[in-house]
Amino acid sequence: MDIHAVAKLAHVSIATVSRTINHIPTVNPKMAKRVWEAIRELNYFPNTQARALVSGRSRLLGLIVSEITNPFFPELIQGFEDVAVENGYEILIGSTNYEPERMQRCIRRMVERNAEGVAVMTFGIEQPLLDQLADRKVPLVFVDVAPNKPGMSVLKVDYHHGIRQGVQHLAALGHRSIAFVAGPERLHSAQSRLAAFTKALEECGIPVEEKLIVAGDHTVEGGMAAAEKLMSQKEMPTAIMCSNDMLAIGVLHQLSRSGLRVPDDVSVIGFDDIHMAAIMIPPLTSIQMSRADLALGAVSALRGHLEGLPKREHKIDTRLVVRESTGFPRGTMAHLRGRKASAGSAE
Amino acid sequence: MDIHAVAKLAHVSIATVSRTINHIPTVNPKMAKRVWEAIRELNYFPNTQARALVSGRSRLLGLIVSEITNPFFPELIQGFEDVAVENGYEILIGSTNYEPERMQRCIRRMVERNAEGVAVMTFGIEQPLLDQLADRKVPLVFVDVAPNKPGMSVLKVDYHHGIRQGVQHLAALGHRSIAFVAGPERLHSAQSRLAAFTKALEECGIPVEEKLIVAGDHTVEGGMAAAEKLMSQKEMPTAIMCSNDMLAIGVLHQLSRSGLRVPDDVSVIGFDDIHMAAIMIPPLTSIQMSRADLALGAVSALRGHLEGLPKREHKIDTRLVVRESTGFPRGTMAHLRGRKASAGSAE
DNA sequence: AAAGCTACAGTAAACCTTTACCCAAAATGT
DNA sequence: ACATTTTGGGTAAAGGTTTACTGTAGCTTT
Repeated sequence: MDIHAVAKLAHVSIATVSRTINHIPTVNPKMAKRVWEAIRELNYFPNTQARALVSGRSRLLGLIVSEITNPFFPELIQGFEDVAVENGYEILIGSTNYEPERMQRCIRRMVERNAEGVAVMTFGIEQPLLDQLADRKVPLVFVDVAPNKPGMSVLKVDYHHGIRQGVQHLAALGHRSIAFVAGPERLHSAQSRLAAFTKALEECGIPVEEKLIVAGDHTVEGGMAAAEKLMSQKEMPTAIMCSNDMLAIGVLHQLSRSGLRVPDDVSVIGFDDIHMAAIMIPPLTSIQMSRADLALGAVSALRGHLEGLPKREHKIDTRLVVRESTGFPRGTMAHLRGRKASAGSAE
Repeated sequence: MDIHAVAKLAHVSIATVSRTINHIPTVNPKMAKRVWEAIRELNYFPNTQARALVSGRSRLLGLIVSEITNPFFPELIQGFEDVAVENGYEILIGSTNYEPERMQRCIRRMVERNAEGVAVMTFGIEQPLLDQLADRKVPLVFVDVAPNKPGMSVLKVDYHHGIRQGVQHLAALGHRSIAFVAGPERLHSAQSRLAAFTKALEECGIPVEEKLIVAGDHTVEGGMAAAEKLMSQKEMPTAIMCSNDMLAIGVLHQLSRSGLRVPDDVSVIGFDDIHMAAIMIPPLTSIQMSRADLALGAVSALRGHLEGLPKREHKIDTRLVVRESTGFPRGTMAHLRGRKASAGSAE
């Protein structure tokens, strides 16, 4: 069943049916009504491929993420799906698993399907691969950093604000020895988080100690290894901030295994505030980066390009969410123990 | 740039180019080589919508899940994506959030995009909505239960095997008082899990006690509430099995809050074996249902339909994965205590 | 009342590919 | 050497929609 069937039933031409469907205002309301009735009666759906073919608009948006099993991303996908569907778009999802070769294939898939825009939310991009997308004039949106070319936007995450809140929170509680479990070096976002951390330390007048900055890889296992490393040092820090929540969960895990209590012995802060953070034991204090904002920003940036708007920078905020994994440093203020949830606010 | 450009450069007709791309064996290898070179030189990609339009095959597969933020689903999506892409398909994802109205829209989206098949992995379906898909003759695959119509397959999960292993595991440790936190009544899969549990109890000669079966809703919060309820009963069970891992995590959480240790005071078993299960404190013993199997089964069932094979039932296995949340019942074998690190115990 | 608009429906071309059909040349058979 | 089959490339139609262009009422203007 096609547009001709509808036209026949409504006693109009196919052009009128098409115009009605596309809400073109020059259609006489009477005819439009007839057309809609026919559509409804026949249970007609326009053929998307034909529409896309002739109009050149696929109404498809690509979304490339690092790994779908890191809970940060599904929450992002959810937001992206909602926003995209609301705007009449469908989304194509690709996950790279940090493999350049997979990234390559993802890009190819997006191009083949004629995605009208692609959001690359992998927090780290391989330059050469992008050229393929750029060549095709597909609007792109990145996180943190993007090539300065036309058609490319960037979602600038304000890591510093949230991280400073975290450091201030710890400093207010009395911590002076704060470790940082960093993310992979190749990830731009991880570098930014680390930089924001050292800057925040300085702002709070806490000296940066090299030994308290350990490498991680944004996985639970990495967090466990990092915690192990920190514990083996002469002077164990009283608080640990992590480059993402997965690391923080690993840290929590390893501390618990070693018989250390959180937050009584060590305070822990994560980053991202994934849903899982709230359901850890103890619930994890974390720095929130809104997936909804990210999704909204990405879609609107892409749509902006499609409508010919110039490249835009979208700002994404971060903020501290205090839960139960942070408290006073060990050996101090013991009489206040147990009240830590209400002690020390972000500001 | 289109197929004509390639044809021109390779000095052949567009038909030859098309045949080459589609690997039709009747094209002369010499010409094929010329064509491939031209394709490569021009960096040509076939237009998917045009192909889909004329061939009637969109090479799109739909995947409808309940909620993308429940970690079970992303793992499923990952598997689905891998298998689909491997077979030259792209996937369209829709999440229903358990809202019939969203389900409706998902179905519509799939139909509009001409999905060649749809996997409905929501573990509970609304009959009337399906008719839309059935009417369109779109092959469908479901989990657990499906209407007995042509073009519909079902992935039968063998809940009983894994759950029996779980019950046997607990029984072998000496548990006789085993509670079950069930899932939502409307979910067929939840009902099957409960039924498998009571059957397994009987097989182990343990009487089924009504009071030890409490309702949950497959969320962490539901698990917390259920644990609360169980703890308030006169006789607290020594082990708790849960209809899914989210519930189990909630139970773990609530037990910990109440100062009960797992597994020293209570043993806990989850279901699904999501990735998060292994990183809980303590690591959660769970019953695994392979997402990879599910994904593979779904895609192959769908492909089967497309190739005209009759409706098929695909069996999905479940099996127990023992971690550290299960141990001897409290008050027994005390001499063996201490073999497991008890998380967060502050004597 | 004639001329010129306006408003809006219809016709047909275009989008890019696949594929049925045709046809030429090469290969085979006699 | 001629007839017949095989091989494989070319031509053109088809697929369902959008949209530029055409055409025709019914108005407005003078």
